[in-house]
Amino acid sequence: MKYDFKTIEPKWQKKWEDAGVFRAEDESKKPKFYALVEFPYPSGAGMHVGHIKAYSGLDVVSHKRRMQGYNVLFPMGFDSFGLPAENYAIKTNTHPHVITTKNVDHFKDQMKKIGFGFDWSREISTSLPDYYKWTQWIFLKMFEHGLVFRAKTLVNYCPHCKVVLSNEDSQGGKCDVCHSDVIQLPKDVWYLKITAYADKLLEGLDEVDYPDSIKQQQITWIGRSTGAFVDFTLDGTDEKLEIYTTRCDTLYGVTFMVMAPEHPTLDKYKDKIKNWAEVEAYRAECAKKTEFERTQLVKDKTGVKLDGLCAVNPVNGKKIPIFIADYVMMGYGTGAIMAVPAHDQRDYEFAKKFGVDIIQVIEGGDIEKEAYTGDGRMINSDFLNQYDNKKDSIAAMLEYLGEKGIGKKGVQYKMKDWAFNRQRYWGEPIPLVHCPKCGTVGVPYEELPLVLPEVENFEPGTDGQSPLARIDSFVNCKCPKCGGDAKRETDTMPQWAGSSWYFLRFIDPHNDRAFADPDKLKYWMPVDWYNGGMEHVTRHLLYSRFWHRFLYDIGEVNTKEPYAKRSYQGLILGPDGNKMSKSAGNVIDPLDIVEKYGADTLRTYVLFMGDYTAAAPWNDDSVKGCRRFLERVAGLTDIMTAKTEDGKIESLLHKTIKKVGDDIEAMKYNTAIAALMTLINEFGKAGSITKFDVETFIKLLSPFAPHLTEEMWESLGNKTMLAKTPWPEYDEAKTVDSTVEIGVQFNGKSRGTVVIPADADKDAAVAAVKESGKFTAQLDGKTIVKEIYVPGRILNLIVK
RNA sequence: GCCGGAGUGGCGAAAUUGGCAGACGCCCGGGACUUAAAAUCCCGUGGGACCCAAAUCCCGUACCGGUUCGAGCCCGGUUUCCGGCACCA
Repeated sequence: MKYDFKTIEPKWQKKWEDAGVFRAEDESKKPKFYALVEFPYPSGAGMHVGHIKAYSGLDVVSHKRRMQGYNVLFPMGFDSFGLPAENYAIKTNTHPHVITTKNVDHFKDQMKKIGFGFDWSREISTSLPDYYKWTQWIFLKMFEHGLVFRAKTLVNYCPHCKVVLSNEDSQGGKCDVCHSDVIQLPKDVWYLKITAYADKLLEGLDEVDYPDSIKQQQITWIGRSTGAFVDFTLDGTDEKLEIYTTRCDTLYGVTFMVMAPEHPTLDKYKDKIKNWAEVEAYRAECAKKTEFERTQLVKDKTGVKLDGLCAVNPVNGKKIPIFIADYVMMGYGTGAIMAVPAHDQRDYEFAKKFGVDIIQVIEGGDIEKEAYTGDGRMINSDFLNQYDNKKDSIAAMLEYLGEKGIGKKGVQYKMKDWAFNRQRYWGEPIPLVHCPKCGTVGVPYEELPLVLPEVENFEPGTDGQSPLARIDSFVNCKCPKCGGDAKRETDTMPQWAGSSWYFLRFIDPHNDRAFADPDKLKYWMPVDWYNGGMEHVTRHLLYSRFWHRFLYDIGEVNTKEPYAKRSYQGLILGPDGNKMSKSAGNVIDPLDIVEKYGADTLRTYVLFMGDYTAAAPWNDDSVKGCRRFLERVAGLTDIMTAKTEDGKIESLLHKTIKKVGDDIEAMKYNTAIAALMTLINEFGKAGSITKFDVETFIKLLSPFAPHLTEEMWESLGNKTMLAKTPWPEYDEAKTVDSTVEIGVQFNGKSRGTVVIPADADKDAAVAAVKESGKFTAQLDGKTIVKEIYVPGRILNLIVK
């Protein structure tokens, strides 16, 4: 058969669509399989080869499962709200909706040309009102359940994008969108209380099948620690200064306290603090520092000792000095610490610099050189005389603190609440109303969706206001509660909102009475397999697990966790081995490859490149190699005969069925394709092969190269589409050879091979080696003192 | 610094988890076909020792050491690279 991919590919894409082969059935007796890939943000640049790799992986699994009789849901949609479209809109003065629609069409066209088996009848787009109606609905439910709150706090603010960013969006002190330095600004912010779900998000990890690296990243990000809150007193006042510590067993070693420069309690006692001017100067200095300076240049500790104010250690009544220093953060714990220089390296460095006492209270290490942060017996206090020596000292101290009423057990998380508003246009309007009488009131559910109004100017206001604030008809409204004059919230939701629940909407995308029908949810959830990029593992994965768990808690969904299994794909690097980027000029356009070699080649190549989870550079020559492979496949029909072959091909065929099936499930696509290449090489050597051989081969290859294989399948006279044909089964007995070639070793060194019956015992194997005549050099004049035989693998003879 | 992962030919990589290291593909070399080139097909291809070949032997999975009949895989140490977190009390 001639391999004319330019005709074949569009032909089958149309046939699949017309026949609805990839459409999932809602009412089905078949076992379900919900495969999910991260829906893209429809950027103007179109699809990236990275998308192709991410989608091809589960497309292959979906094809196979479909052939195995599963009812497969493999949907696709678009995460279409977001900054790039808005920035482009500002530049070109085009409505983001227009741009987005254009980009979505472009993406869809590209995806169809690659032949992905998506169920397009379920397409969604997060920026359409019938979708974001439900994003707003879920938000209102959270508001109702007290998970939405407003607070004036120091926030991460990007001066370039003019928006407040969540912690997750400003990792490393850089804006996730434009990479400029993020600054800290006091602002009114809407928060989603994700911290209330910290423990549930941690526990949920136990019941899902995620790679350890992903679980570990989530655990690190949540950053749970257990410790104690302890009250210190400000000397000469009734003021309790609460601190958080994970090492309350070191309380006797406290020689000073440190407060974050922004700590509000300071202002209460500015009359007592004689060097207040110095404090204010230090505060100003810290506020100027960028995140980078505060976290990266950590070698040198700075701080100011408060003059006129000191604290009292509650366990021994000692008076200790108080410092303010920026190594203590306002955003973690209580913003104040007890400093134990003998047992904390940061406190140690600070104490050395400022000449504070260092008192060792835990045995171990050498505190002349550095802090000892390990565990150990308590020393230099009579604490343990009062308490059971056998008891863990932290537990003993906690008990003591409780009895005295000066402290209690506590838990802290590094994860912060989710800053949920953006002063931007192209996002879901936050459905809240500010009423002077009733306070903040939710928009009534029946008024959803709260539609994003048309504006003429998308530029954010210079005062940090959303463009929506300039539209009086939107802003001015009646309070849903009292009917009086009120004003709408004008901020919009962040990029991550729409993607936090999209997998639920795919289940029932056109429902206008609920985000999805409960029975359908019950049938399809959870997502059986979710694949995506490693870059979404802390943000999107955590956010969507949080939303889903909330919906579970209020009885809207039936599973605690949204994704039963998560996997990830490795990056495709440019041909030069660097990350692909426009500026480096090493970007590969997938559609160029489709044009030149065909979609089947592209799909096969991205999966054959190497380990699916590892980063690998693009190589044009290797693409040609995959193309050559498919050419040879197309030629298979020419060497086909009616004759039945000897057992050799049959055995290899069954082994290959097993291997390809197993490898696809393990995402070892590269070795699955390699096995098919080996098989076709053997076909070539055999000279003649049967129709059955070819048909089996075609079925195995079809998930990777669906167009070519459908065409061949049809040309072989089959009336049913290949995509609807059962996946081949293998006969275990036929995967086992009657004879095997085993390695022969002498004293552990390989010296050759010998062919023996597969069921040969040790004596038979040794006899075969002796009789082969190949090992006389090793055997003559020697005695065998030991024989190690691993059937089917190796015979190791120890000779003297 | 802490957590996770990796280091195998000229290149991308395999190795059924302790059993013949380098499957499969690329590159490269040789040959066939062709007026020629491209395409295609066949053969070879980790390094080294002997003039060629066969045969044989030696070396070889980042480095040093260990366990074992046997180590790419297990253990101890070193080192480099990638990803994540990072003054988190």
